[in-house]
Amino acid sequence: MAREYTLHRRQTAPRSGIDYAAELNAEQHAAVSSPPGRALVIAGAGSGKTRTLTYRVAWLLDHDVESRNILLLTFTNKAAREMITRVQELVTADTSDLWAGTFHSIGNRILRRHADDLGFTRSFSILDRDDQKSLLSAVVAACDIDTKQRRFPKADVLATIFSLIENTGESLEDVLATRYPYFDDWIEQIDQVRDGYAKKKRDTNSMDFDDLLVLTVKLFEERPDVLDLYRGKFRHILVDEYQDTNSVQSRMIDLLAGDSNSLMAVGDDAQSIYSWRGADLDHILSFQRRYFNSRIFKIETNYRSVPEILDLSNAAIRVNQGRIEKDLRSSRDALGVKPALVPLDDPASQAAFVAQRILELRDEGIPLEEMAVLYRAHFQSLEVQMELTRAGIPFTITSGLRFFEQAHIKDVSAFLRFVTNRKDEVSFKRMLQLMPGVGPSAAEKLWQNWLATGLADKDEPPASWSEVMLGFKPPKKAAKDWEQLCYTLDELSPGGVFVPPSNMLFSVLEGVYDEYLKASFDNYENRRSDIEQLISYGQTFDDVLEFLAQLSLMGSVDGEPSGDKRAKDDECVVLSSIHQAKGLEWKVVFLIWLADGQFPNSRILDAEDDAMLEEERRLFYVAITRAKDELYMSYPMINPKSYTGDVIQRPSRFLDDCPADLVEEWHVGRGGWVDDDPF
DNA sequence: CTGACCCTTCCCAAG
DNA sequence: GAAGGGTCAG
Repeated sequence: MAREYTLHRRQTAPRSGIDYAAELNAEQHAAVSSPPGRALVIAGAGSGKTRTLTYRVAWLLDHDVESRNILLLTFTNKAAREMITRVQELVTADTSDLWAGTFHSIGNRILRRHADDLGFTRSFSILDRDDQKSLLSAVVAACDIDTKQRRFPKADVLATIFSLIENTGESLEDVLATRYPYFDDWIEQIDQVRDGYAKKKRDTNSMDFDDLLVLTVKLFEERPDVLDLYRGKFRHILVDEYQDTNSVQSRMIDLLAGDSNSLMAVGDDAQSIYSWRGADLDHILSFQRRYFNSRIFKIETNYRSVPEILDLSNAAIRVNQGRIEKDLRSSRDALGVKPALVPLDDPASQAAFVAQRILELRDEGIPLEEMAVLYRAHFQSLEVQMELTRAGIPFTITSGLRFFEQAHIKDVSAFLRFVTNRKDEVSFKRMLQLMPGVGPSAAEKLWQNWLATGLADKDEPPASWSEVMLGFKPPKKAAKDWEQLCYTLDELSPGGVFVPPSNMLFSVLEGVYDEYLKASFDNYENRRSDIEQLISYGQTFDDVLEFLAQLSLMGSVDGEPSGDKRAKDDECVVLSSIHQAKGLEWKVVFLIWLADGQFPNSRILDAEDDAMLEEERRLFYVAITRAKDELYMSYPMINPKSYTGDVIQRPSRFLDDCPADLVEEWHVGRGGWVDDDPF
């Protein structure tokens, strides 16, 4: 049962000086100034969701709440940073004790302090997809399963299956039955691999991304004293993008909120786009049922888009069944330009159109960074990338591969991970296999040598690595490199004490890795400068564990962490997947590949699953609502494929839902384009 | 046992 | 069209 309590403003306290009623609209103000308790804020696209949340934090601080009692959960690290910055700009109070971050990073922060209660140490490694795959392959190999006779799921698929189980709370049976019926026969073996994988993670003192959530919940459930500690701490919990929480995240919030903490969940059901990783729209739809005495606030004034774009988005989303009724009103005046629908011959002409239009818009005075090209899947950006490069238009791209997942970054990090977590088998082997003549089997032998020393279980690294490891017998070919590697390890933790992360990276680069880089990659310079960038980023950290965790948890290369480097010279068009564009906005948005089979994706069309199609439509909605002034929706009519031959594409069915008078169709000829119909 | 080479397979979204 | 897996020579 929810219990409400009252906060009293301390009259003499220094106030932020914010005039809440004046700086917010009535809808926002109602939510921001609502008394602590349970509240759901349904904030439509562009309605000032971030503003509402940051003002809410300021309001709490103005009402005697201490920053250490506030927890702010966001969906991305970027959003967390942005909120913190904006709160700091708003208030004078010290906000350094405020916890803000993604569920994963908050989980990481909590688990570092209590890892030993769960059979880990605080220096546990975080496994990314690649690490998971190598662990899983090893487990499958050890399980003696006859993978030849019948197709057994690959490591990648296994990782997806296991992740779904953790994120949805469904059983292996359910996941296999609903998503992988063709692997039903293997259920026993898959279960065996799952156990083996869990054991392997404990043995190597490693957690995957899901563990950061699952184990946090487990900790809370098994240790009431720890839960009480955090419940007592986080008296005020704010959750951003609530529509995308999955069952573990929802459980984490429920546990922390307990009976009496104040909880404000902010979200927009129309922008729920992560069901494939376990997000359940039901969490937001059933909020009021699950939290007694909760209030609901709706914020429906849109400050972002012109009416022409907003009308289109309203029409597009109206078709969905599972939604909370709302009607966004634009606060802006009409520009008199309708969103453009642009059919093009093929992907190359689509790219040419985008590039040419970008140049024209720039000439009209719109800066490049106010323009974005959005797409359903990363590979769809290929032609545009080539065309922009050819046209000399600078762009940044949120690539599929995250910074930390690039081979050379993982290589150098492996050294840091191993010296800090001596049970980290994956990193040890990765490090060793950089040497000539060392493959999986030599690495395994040396790993056994290492385990035999018993030093892996010690809390501290050995005072001298070389003293211990020079006694091992690597293959002859690697003898020289082995020596060098041992001495490099010594530089990372001389006398058993870690040097700062940047110094570690520098030692690795100069000691062993530079030579390997030159020999192994044709783009040596690029990779080396990536590592140098990593070193400079590392200088903001004293604690190597914190640095490593941050690396695993942070986003892409072009993410802002170092910031300084791209501060000035970044007049760049943004290329991004729609998922990664969530929460962002641009004056001009190009939405490409808007053809049936591309967007919505053909798998979803084949599945004939209404729920999946509705999510795809919400994704379409998210894409449209990123645009402030101008929106260009294009698709190639012909998609040339190398082996199946050309495919003729029809416009996306989502466009069928949009009344024809809301869009303006453009006809583009080969030599350029004209506004009127050439036929 | 490693590393080069060829063949098959898979192509949606992220922390 | 790339990347991972299998095969085979050194």
